[in-house]
Amino acid sequence: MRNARQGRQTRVTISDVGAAAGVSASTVSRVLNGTAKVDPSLAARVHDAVTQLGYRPNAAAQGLARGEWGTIGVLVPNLANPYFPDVLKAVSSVARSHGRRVMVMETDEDPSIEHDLVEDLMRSCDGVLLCSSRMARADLVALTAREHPLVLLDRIVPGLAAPAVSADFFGGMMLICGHLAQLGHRRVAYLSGPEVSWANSERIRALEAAKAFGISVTILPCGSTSRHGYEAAAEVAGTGATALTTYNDLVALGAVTRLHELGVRVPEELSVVGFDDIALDHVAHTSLTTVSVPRGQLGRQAAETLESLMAGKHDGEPVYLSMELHVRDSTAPPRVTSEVTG
Amino acid sequence: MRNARQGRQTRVTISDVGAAAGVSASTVSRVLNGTAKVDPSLAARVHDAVTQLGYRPNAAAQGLARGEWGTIGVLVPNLANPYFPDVLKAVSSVARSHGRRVMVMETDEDPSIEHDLVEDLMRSCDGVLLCSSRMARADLVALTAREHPLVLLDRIVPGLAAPAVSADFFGGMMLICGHLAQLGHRRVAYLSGPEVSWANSERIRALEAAKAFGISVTILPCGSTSRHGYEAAAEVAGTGATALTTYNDLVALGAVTRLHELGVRVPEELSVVGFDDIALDHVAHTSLTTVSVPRGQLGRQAAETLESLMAGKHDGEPVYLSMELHVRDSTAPPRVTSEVTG
DNA sequence: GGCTTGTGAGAAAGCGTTTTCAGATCAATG
DNA sequence: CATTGATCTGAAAACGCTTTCTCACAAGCC
Repeated sequence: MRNARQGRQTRVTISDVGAAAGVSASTVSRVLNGTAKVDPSLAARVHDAVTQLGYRPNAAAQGLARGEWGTIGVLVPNLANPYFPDVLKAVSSVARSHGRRVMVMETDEDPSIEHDLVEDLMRSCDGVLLCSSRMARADLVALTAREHPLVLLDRIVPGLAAPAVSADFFGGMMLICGHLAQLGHRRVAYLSGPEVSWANSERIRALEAAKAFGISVTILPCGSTSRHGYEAAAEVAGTGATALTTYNDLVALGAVTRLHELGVRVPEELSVVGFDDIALDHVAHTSLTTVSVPRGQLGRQAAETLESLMAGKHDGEPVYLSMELHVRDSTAPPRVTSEVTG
Repeated sequence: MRNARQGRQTRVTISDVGAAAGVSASTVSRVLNGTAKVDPSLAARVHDAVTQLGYRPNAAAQGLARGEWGTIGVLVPNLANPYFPDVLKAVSSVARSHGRRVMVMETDEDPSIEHDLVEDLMRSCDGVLLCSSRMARADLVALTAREHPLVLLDRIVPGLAAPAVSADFFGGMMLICGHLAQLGHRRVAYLSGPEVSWANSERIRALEAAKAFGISVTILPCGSTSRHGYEAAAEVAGTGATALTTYNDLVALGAVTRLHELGVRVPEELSVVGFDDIALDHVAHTSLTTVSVPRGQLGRQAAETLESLMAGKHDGEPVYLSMELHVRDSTAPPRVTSEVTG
């Protein structure tokens, strides 16, 4: 068994094209890649032969000969989160403009397979973009030691060789806390995201820094989906909080739905704040107060960084994209118990 | 410029490993692939050398030598639609169990680039899974003529060489119509999906067949996102319809939101039906009456079909997976004008 | 008109694997 | 003890392309 092609008619190769056009394989290659000047009449014959035979260059052979794959790999934790499609679209567009394809893989929020997937990606891509990695720092260090172009998105690890582009989650949560403090909230609950998430720890760091605003925080374990939010929302009542902050919009919306069912009015009795400003336009009735980062720009910048890294330039410092606060209908001043409201 | 690796230290190859272990490259290959028996002590030396040098086989070289890539490609119209992640997870899992990676690309609902992307995928994958293709029939025929393993998901084209697995959209819409007819609805509006979508035309075909139930239909152009639904919902009033059917749940939810804003009560004044049963659990307050297909099974079956196709077996007939009706809170009997309701 | 340049095309050498093929070692058998 | 056979290992060919190298030919210069 020569190879896996089970007896079908044999594939058409570049020499077949050459033979059909009466030229050498080298010439065909030159015509197809425009890499050197060839006689126009020969070129025409080559093109004819190509269309006639339906020739398509073998990607593996090209990759091997050229030493590059023409592909970048992107690893995301969860495709079901609307956050990533926006980033991916931007990444794709940058990659395409550089003549590269994009290969997407997801870890399904399972950090244990993340390392393997990155290695897989490295073996078959010119560069990889690692989004919201949940990997342990040590693994990440080992990976970056491989000298393979790698850019982190939404995860900053100090002292790492790889460049990183991230939303400024800390700043984003600070904006939220400032907003809540201004409204008069003092006790705040937080529905926490995945434990291993750096983005989550940044949010928590900001919540703790918000003590400076006179805010005290209760952290409730939760997760990253609307289901998690729905399930955890009942716990909030026991904390005495007048405002609820969340890991992301999905969680917030899930919580709002549950609160609605429990008869807790938002924002009159409890303010709820999201995170990310995910485009669930017109799906949820409640328009969430939240913070956003331009996801397109995030993806674009990460992709550009990766491209320049592959081109040999190593830009150093991590880039933080600042977030923006959107005050909408889910936040209001707390109801003061000793006073009649509304 | 030998290749694109710009002067970094040269990559470690299988011969390097062989040299370090004091064996030939062939032996290293045999050890790593378990393709033949080798002396245990040699094998141990090889493994040591591999870990020491951090050797990772070059995917392109393997692909070339083996004649296969160990990869399947999946093309979807839009990653932002929650329908696909579910399918993708199932596909990934099947692929992984066959030792293959999954490469995902999206067309962004742009049929004009779909053909190119499929060709790209064919050049670097052992097989491709084409989801909800918007391609013209002729292009599809040309593509399947390439003798490259290809499976269609959610698109059936009679007389095509490629196997297909699809949800039974016709049957799904028939279920919806039956439900509405039973409730007493006679005039129904439909917010139509993308024009080029086969899935959409199947729904319309069913709506027309539903005349047998005494139902008359007004078709309104719309689209596939919640934004589209939101924008088109205002048109429904003019049609005199007592029930609204939609291309998918996203559209339905967008419409519900708009109707809510317009003061139209759902389902009292207008019944609304979704399609797909997308897991926006706990995000939307309205729980939609809708139809569903087991998306995991859909993805799994398509992936299995693709695998067996790659293994040389060609199973013929298109497979339809039947849909299931979920009656929830967004449908009710029509309000009879000549009668006091509630 | 002989010589140097310049130009375009074919031959051939890789790229890093896998796999066939052939050779070497060793055990078993007559 | 020599021969066969079975194992294991290394050498080398092949995978399909790109890119150097080399050469033939034409044009330009004194």
